[in-house]
Amino acid sequence: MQAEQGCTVYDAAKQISEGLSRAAVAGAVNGTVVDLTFPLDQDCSLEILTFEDDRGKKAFWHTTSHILAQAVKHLYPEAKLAIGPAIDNGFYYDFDMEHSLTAEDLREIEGEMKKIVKTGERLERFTLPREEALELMKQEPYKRELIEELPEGEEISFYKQGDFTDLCAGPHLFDVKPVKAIALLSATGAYWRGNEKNKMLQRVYGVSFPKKSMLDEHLEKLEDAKKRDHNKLGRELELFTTSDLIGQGLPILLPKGARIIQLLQRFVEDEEQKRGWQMTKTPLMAKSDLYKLSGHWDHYQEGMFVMGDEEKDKEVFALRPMTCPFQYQAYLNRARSYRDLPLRYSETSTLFRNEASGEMHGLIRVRQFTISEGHLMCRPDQLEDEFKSCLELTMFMLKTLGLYEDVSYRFSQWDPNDREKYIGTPEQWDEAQSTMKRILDHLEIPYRIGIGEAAFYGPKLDIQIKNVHGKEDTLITIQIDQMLAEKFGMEYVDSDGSKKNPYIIHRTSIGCYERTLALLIEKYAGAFPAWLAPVQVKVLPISQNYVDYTTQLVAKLEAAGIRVEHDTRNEKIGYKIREAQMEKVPYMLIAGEKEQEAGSVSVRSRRDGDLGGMPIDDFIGKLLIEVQTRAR
RNA sequence: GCUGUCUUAGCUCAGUUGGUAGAGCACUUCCUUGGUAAGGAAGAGGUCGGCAGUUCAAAUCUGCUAGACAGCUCCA
Repeated sequence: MQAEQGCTVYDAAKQISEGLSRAAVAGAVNGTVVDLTFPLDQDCSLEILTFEDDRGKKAFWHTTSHILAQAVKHLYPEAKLAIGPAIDNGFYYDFDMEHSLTAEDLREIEGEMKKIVKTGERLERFTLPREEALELMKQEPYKRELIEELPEGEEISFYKQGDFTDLCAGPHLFDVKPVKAIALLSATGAYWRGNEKNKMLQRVYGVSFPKKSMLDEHLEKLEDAKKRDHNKLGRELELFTTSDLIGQGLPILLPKGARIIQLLQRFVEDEEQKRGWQMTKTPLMAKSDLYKLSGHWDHYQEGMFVMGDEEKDKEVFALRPMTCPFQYQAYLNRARSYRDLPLRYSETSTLFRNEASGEMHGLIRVRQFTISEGHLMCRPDQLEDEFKSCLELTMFMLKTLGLYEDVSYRFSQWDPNDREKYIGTPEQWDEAQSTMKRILDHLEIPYRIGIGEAAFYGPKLDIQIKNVHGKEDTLITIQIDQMLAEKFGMEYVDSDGSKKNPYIIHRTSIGCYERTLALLIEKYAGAFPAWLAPVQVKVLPISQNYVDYTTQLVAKLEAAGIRVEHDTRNEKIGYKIREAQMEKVPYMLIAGEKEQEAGSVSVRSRRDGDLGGMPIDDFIGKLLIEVQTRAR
């Protein structure tokens, strides 16, 4: 737009419309988000951001975090300020203070925040030279640390609202008035700068909106999310349970949960075999010697369950945390030719990882889990095609499960500044990562980069998924490894007679069954598609008089391989239907006098409602097609 | 592992300043013999997560311990 003397982003918004200027929370000048007071003194591209825009939301929430800090300072003047950014679904602020905040304290702070909003204070930005900035923040050790680390020549900016001033790069709202609805959600611990060696601060999470109705809607969504939570729903539906005697992170899969995993596993194993994967079955444990060779002993020991003491015992064993070195022994069974490659080994492998006690969560983070694992040994010229085929297999799995739309991609790289964590040389890492980058770019995978997220032996493509609470986890991973083949002496004889190390792709096709089940529970809110449902059909007689007839129906259904439950309880039909609905069964078959006479059943579909009466064979045919096509 | 909250019947939860436990649903039995979200009656079920301590007396107070939840750190 054309610049005018003294014109700000706010003025520009006002020129467009009065309404827009009222809704405006920030601007974006040449793509950089700025305050509404930002002067437009050059020709530039300008966007007016409202709360509807994600960048506008961030400015809105960031300002709310300042209001939070101001309120905390009013109530707890001794609190030291750390940082307070906007996040994807709200904001937080970290404080260092003796008193640990309770739920009642949060309500009190909310009240103070509302008072601050009422003052309608403006946010004023100013900058200071380093020395003066340090002087201004002399009571705030964390802010001083941040200032001291700002590079020479960087502008040190502050935002002031009433009696509160914070070191901050901005941008912010014009004033605090638009923050009409605030909810502080929780107070928890968080390490200063995310480092567990640093002091633990108190983090207050919250969210805010320009309208009360928007906040109510948001809070309702959070409540709904809780209802879908696999950890609650999975227990209610009797898919799994846990036992204090067995221990943390060791879920017990009950018959219905085990059935779903069995169905997934058969599907995966069959599909992998169709695609040229050969199944191995390797031991669940090995001597420490194996892990010393693989590097796990040095780089992953705290994540392993080790049995025995190296000081005292002749042999020390450890439960396997991954299958790689075991399947390598299968490769090493005999000399390999370049003609043997690619060699694709799959395994439904149970793994054991000694997760820290605070990490366990339902079926998502556990200490023992079973993964659809595989290792693929290939020549350099085969690497890209094989990587692609691994990716295609996972895509097929995700699409079949209905999770394809919900994932994002992370290219997990090493951290060159943390050499302790990784094996290999910078040259090897550069080569592995540039190979992977070339493949990902060629396949047009829309990835983001995760520094320091690589495995200790190589880079990964992680397929990430968010659970119902918005927390992200890795569902699937495909990794390129150039290091371990050399360590294990894995070779093939090339066409020219020379010996070479193969590339190894580590991959999973559907992830680990427990975690995948957890995400499916949340995806479908427990109402699984018919092909996965532990109970596909519930047969309900109208009264005891028709139990004989429904028993015949059940026999027919079972003969067709359908998973069926027969409710013969002496209860009202309405009651039985309610039970079946709560169990989220795909089909209910209801039978009484009229059905018995016609040799039919009344079919009620969870998805399509009342389908009326039909002959039992017609229903069986319909359901079998639905199962075969894995319809959702 | 760290910070905080929590643990009472199968489930969801009450239980007032310490005086050895209650509700609803589920469960069992009986009555009701029925058509799309709760028919009626009776009964059974708990060393209040575990172990110590304080006290005449602990579900309640203190310590330790095991789990659960949220977040941090870590990770499939």
